[in-house]
Amino acid sequence: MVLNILIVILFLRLSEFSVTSESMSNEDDFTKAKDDFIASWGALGTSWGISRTMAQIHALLMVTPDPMSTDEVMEELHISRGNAHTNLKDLVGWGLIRIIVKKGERKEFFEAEKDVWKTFTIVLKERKRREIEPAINVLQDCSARTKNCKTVEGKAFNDQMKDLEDFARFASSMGEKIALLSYGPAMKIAAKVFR
Amino acid sequence: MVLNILIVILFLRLSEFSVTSESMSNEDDFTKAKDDFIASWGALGTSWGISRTMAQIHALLMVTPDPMSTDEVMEELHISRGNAHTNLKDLVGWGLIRIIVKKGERKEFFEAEKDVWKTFTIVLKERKRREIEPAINVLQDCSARTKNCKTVEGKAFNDQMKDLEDFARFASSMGEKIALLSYGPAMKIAAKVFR
DNA sequence: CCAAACTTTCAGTAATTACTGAATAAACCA
DNA sequence: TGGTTTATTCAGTAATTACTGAAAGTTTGG
Repeated sequence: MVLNILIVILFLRLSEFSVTSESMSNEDDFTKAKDDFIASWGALGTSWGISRTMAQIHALLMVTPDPMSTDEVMEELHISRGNAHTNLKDLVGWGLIRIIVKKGERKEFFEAEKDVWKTFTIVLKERKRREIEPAINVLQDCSARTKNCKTVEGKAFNDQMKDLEDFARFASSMGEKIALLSYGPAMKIAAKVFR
Repeated sequence: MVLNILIVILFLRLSEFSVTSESMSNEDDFTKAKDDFIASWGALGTSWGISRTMAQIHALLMVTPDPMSTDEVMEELHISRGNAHTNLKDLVGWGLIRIIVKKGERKEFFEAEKDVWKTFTIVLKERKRREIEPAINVLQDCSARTKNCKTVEGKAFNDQMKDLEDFARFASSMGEKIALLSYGPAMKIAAKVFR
């Protein structure tokens, strides 16, 4: 009995150092890497202006092959039902995850878009809608209201508004065009232009 | 006397409706538009993940031809010295504004980069450095640590990490290349590609 | 129509982030 | 050097944002 325990302890110690020799270690690498990815993605999220939890849920779903229920997300990330619910629905609103209904199951499941290019184009479109378009409205308004200004200051302001508006419109249209491309063509263009 | 007052009142009323007839109205349009721009830019800023005050200061300096001192910024935006100081220095750190020293004056003045394309390339470079590069590090690490995983889940995770890393590197290098262009060439490329 | 399963909302609270104002430090000048 | 101007820091506080947990709402199957 004591010998068995010793063997188990030895086995556990060894497994900390062996990377390729047996299955438990691989499993463990995966689980740890997954948890690290979720944690790091959450931290990064805050620097992109999205909440930690939302980024974590997105990360979790991106690396989970099967759709997950709200309860599974809650359990995995140790968050409340309300929090999980709100953020899942926000992610659906962004189009980054979708609702899956399984037959025979009453609850909703969620799965992330896993294709990286598709995810990118979704973010592009949403940011255009949420960030660039409101800016264009502001700039257009400020430009229009100072069109007839005669003072040097007024003219300079009007010019600056017009420059900003032009650029915002350009960025908006570029975003739109890029989002229409699929991965292959996009790479071709990039390769051609920046060869 | 009463007649004078009546005339003044009439004049003031009229001036609310006349847009091009006299100088005070233009001046006023400009001041109001400027204040609206600063307020709106501040509000937009929060949706881009930067603080309201920082966006407001940037907006103010973008539309002010002459360099401003900390005190002028404080007064214009009704903010404290500490707040103004910290945000001005952060903007300098981003490279979006620069410090100007006037001869004979001991205090520092600040002026914004007003060229829209230059501002854009600065933001591109900084976001690459602050947002994409840390992400690449995380992805690279997670990918390396699961290289030898044998399970289906582990392999799927590893693939996803690699895809994300590849894309992040691609985005990083595109950002770099775009930031190297100046406005003219950038427009030419855009026109050629998306004609 | 009821009860169970599940979803949504939201008031209260926690955590985070931003700001103030005053003290301290640094730079400069006579 | 001491006095003056300007810059910086930071403890305390305010404002904002995120989260919880429970109650209310909805849908579905019997």
